[in-house]
Amino acid sequence: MSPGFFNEGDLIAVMTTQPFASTLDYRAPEGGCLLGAFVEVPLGPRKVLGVVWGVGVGDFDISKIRAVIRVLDAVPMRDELRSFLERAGNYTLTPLPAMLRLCTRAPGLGDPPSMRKVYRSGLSEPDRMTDARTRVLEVLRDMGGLSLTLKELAETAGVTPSVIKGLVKLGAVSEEESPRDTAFAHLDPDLDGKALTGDQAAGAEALMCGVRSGVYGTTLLRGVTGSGKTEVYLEAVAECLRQGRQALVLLPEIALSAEFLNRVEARFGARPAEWHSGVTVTERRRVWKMVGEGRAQLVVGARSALFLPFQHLGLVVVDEEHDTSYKQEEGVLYNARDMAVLRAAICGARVVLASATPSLESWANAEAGKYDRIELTARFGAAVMPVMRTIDMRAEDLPRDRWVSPTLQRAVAKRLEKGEQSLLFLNRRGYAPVTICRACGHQIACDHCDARMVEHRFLKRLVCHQCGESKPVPDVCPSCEAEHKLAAVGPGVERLGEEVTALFPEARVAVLSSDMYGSARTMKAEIEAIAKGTADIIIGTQLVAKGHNFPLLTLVGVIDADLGLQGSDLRAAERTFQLMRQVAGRAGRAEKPGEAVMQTYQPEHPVIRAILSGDEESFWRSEAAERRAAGVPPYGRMAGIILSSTDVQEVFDLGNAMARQDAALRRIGAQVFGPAPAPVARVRGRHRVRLLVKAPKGVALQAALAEWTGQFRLRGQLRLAIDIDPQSFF
DNA sequence: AGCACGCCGACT
DNA sequence: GTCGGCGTGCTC
Repeated sequence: MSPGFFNEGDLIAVMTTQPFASTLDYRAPEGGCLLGAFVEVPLGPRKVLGVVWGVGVGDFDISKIRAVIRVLDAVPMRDELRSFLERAGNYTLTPLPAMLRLCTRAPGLGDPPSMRKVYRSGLSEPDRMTDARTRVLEVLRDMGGLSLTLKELAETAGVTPSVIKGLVKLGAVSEEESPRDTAFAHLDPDLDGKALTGDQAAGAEALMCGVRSGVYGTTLLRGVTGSGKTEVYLEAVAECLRQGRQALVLLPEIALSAEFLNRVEARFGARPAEWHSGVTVTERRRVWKMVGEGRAQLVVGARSALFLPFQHLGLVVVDEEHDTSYKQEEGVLYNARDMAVLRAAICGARVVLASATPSLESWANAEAGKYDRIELTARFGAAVMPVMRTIDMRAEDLPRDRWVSPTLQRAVAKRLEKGEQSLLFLNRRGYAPVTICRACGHQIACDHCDARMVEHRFLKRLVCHQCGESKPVPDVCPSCEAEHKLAAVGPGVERLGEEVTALFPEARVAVLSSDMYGSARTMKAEIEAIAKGTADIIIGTQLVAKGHNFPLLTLVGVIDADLGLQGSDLRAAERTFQLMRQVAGRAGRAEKPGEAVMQTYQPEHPVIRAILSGDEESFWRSEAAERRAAGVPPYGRMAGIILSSTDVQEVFDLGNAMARQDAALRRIGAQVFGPAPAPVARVRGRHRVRLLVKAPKGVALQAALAEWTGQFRLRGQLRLAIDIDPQSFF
């Protein structure tokens, strides 16, 4: 046990945000410091940020140990956050400094509070009154002692700043310095919520009961869109606030909208703290500080909000818990959904995992009794699933390089006659996925990784979807130098757009793909316009599956339902099932039932049949059985490893080295599987290889990896683990 | 992560 | 000669 306080000169261990494997020893500064304190320490010629982690280790030349420069003006990190970082870092094979960096993403966090000038009523009366002066004094009187900034006061009173400055000079208005970072407005849990019906009320009561218990527990809250799951979990948030604890609602970045914040405001009477990539640096610092001081009751944020320094966290809601954007796949790799469970378990908080289509991991944990389960039934007026059917492509008469079958063509024509919208879904960006030389068979691959390059005719370039590299389309084959022999093979949305325009020359065709817009804002505007009816036929990638509603849409045609089922990805079936159900769900509403058709060459495939029937429970059950048999998540531990190295040659040599090392892994009971060394991606100048490593239960994965990596002789570093499921926390 | 140091090839 | 690219080692 570390003492809670260190006296001046004590040897202490400090975790810095610099990439050292462990803590560094320092001397406590003048005036001492608390365990967990944020400090500035000298490191070589620099000053770096750190956290007092415990008693000094004493493994470093004592004469070289320096003293802490200063203790920063921030609430010390609580034990539970430090232990969360340690366990999360352990779990994801992430060095602790990198974990610590996730917690210190607020710039200027140690600065003394930034000040600004505010104005309130002064003591004396002005000698001469004017209309403008009266208005200013009235506004200040109405504020009842609260102060305003110059800009706010001038705007509310309808005067220019000079009027206020004049009043300050006369002493009728006082000017004071006040901290810029202010507490968040009080949220009232007892403001009238929406009336909850039957199973909503029961669900809310169960969640509230859990919050009242004050001990850790996770609940899977399942309810389709329109079943009122937001209202239900907001009641759990209300109960958490009543208990005087803080709550966190995590949302996928895309769902963090003004609309959601308005709903929160309607329920609690004020806006919560917001935390996501779009928040300004000053607001970020305010949120970080206020959360740490317990002066923000509720945070609504993206995955990184999980690393805020909560004082007494009582509830974490992970909305749309199945969403893959909870996976952080750059830098530190983690799944925020799993980390939410871990953090809550450590600090005795509740977790609500909300989704209409839960992930298999969460479903399995609920089945196993590790999570409680609440089901909400659909309310009247909710979107209904359209009529679903398949088109057996083996029976369709389709020329080469055409992808819209006659049957699908007729269905689209019918909508066009009625003036209704159709969506043709193809999850492939660009013009054609493969460019091949008809003379020698060479396929154009990326120079930086060995993925094939995708032609984007819109951009007039070949683009690597693996690493983002692009180059102009060559005139001659790079391999045999034959002219006019390069051919586009296979469909992409751009090419499908050409085909559809030729089939329906009178229709307005819009292609929706993430690479076709300069910014997220122009894309959003375009989607909105299309949803309102500026297109008759929409051709889209998975961009259209999420978020946006298309009320005029009555037909969804899936061009290639088999696309996601190829390959060795263990989540292929799960993802295809969810994607297809989501895409199909875009068609029609209760008052105007829609239709979804899927073109497939394998209508008997179990996943295709499951999508058709929509029987999620039995699909999950069979999927779970298969995963259990294969020993992969959620029933086995698995880690992905990223190896980074400095040049391509080395990466390929490394691939061979891995094959040799496979035997070493097998000896300790683990094995490499999944996509062998390729694909190699180039990330920030370094080349990376990703593979999957599986270790049987009972083998400490980290130890296995350490032994494995210990046998490597390479210059690059080795890191990471992800895709392990949360059941291994307990 | 930064930064210094030192090695090497390429060039005024 | 010397400039600059990069690989390596160091920081409590």
